[in-house]
Amino acid sequence: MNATLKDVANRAGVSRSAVSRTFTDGASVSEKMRRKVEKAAEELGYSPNLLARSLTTRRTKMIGLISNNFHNPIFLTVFDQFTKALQERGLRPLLVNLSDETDPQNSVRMMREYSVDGVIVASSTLSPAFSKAFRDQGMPVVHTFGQYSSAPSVHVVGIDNVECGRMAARSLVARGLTHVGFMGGPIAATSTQDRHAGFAEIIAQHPDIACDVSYADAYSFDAGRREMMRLAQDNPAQAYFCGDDVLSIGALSALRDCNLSVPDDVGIIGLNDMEMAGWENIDLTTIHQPIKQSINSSVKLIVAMLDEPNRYPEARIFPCDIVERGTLRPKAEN
Amino acid sequence: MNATLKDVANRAGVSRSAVSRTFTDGASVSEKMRRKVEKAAEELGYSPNLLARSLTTRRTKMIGLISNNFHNPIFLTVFDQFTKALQERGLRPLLVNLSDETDPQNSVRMMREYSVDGVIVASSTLSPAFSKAFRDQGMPVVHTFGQYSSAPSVHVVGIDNVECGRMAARSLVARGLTHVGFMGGPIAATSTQDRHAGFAEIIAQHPDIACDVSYADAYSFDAGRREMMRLAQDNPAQAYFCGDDVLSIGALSALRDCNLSVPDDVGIIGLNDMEMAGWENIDLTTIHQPIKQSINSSVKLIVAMLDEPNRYPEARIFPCDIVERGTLRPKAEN
DNA sequence: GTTATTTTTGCAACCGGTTGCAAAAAGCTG
DNA sequence: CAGCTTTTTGCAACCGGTTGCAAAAATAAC
Repeated sequence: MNATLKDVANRAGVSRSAVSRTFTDGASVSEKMRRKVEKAAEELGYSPNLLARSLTTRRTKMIGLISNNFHNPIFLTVFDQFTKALQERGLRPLLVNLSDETDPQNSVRMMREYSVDGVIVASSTLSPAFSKAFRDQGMPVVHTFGQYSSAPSVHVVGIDNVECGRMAARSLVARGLTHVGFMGGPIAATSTQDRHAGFAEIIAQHPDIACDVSYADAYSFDAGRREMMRLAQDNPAQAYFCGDDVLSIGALSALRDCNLSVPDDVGIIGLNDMEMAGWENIDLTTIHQPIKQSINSSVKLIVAMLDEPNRYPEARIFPCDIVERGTLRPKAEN
Repeated sequence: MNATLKDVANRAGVSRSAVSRTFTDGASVSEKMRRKVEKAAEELGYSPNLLARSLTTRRTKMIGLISNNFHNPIFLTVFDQFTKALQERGLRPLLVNLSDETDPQNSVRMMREYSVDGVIVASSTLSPAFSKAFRDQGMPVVHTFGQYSSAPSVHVVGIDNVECGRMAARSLVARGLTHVGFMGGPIAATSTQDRHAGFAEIIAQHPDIACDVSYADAYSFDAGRREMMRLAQDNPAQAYFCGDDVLSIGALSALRDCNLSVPDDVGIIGLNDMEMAGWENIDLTTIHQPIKQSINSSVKLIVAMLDEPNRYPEARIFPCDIVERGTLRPKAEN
């Protein structure tokens, strides 16, 4: 079928090593030889088999791209950026959908079977047990959107969710509200827990502010809508910090159906600043997460780890900022 | 590092073939041998290297999943479904982002280098030259969301876009409108051309109906919004068939900003029925495309082709139907 | 308990590449 | 042109598996 090294060698009348050398950069081949081989390769339409090569070089140039989040539109951007950034460096993403997988060992085995050079875990809801399991196997791992901790056990790239919680709380406090709400994402996710911790920390400094806390069971429109439907029935807060933009949009839809006006009756602040948040029919005030920076940094990090597998784990944290749009009343002018 | 076949063989005190056989189903091994080998493998944490295996079996169990559409949220669903369907069958998607690639030969080489077992092209906007290039290399190919033709040169799975155009036109005609519009996606996409052909065919049967035709330059919110902004300035039609749901949502946003009410001043019918179309703050009337069916069918087809590479090309077309929501006035009761 | 038949096992070659090493070729010096 | 150095080339072993074939072991038949 496809031409092999041997075919090219025969046609060019040279040894197999010579052919191999013309196709590996940095190898010693004379100009004359190179031309001869390239001509034969051209004629046969030869291209080297990277998997066979990987057997000796121990590099497949494949990176496991692992996520459990295939419902939040923000992740389409995430996949777009990751694939591009990896491709630019000659790496190929082997995509793994962990939506309904609970056993890290399974994924570890899968990645080992395919000898990926490294693994990128892209999720804010996946248990850290997954990234640790990969590390324990000696694979380079980066956990993008993972939990920031001052002593990370694997490389983490993303944002400081605790600080985001604080930011959201501060911005509600600055508006002089007396009754606020935290409507988080899945309670099991570290991102939810951290955002809540930061939010609660600031609110606790203001004993006069009442704070309701509740959680949606997924980062999805429906979950956000359902949860806000429930909250709206019974003395809703003046404004909510929602787990993310998709939840916020779900909540907005619920508020509209309950005839509560936004931002006058109820304000909403989201998190992510996904493209859709800026759409005019949504116009969501939200905390911008620097996705692009996180992804580029993650890819650079995984590339660095290929040459330096035992690199000391670090956390790369990018700052967020609030994008004011139409779902939160402007601050009172002082 | 990782245990190999040989390590297991040594530990179990048997030949390498014996180990290999216990890990390939259908091979002849005695119970006693199997237990011995499995014990040793267990102790060493051995799992076979699928890439080395592929060298002799000529099966990598990797499928190239190729798309150029990383902006339309519908494609997150697409990737979700594809990855799940492939994983269920023990196949792994090697994801390729072709957003800014124009040369099919590049992609072909890449897929060859990685010896993928087959290629799924998932796009309604990618030139057929890509799927053909893969086929010409002898790779099994399925073009999902590709152009339906009665004599397809590669396997195509999806919908009949011409018929969708007709459906949309008929539904506008049935409403007694006298001025309608076709606001298509990128003009170069076969899906756009086909939808327009069907739409125009029906409208042509009604000489009393005026029809405007225009195109957005991408399947994106912004493009839809921009195009509708333009249309709304100057005698807009009573209703538009938009290229897809994302374009429709962009158009809705523009209409709102122009103070045109939907559906009273201007009606909109989209295509896809993405999850978001059902969100209460969007509530888009649209033509439902059976994505899930197309994807399952595509995966079954590619699997079938693994055993039967020269299978005669077929087109698998699934019917669409209109989902009536709030952006198109109900039909007049007769 | 032999012998014939079936099942299990190991040997060795192969899949498509890479690479250390030594021989051959080319380039320098004088 | 001999003698030395450097570059280029081919040989052969290896990467981690599979598999056809024949020998060995187990089972069945008499």
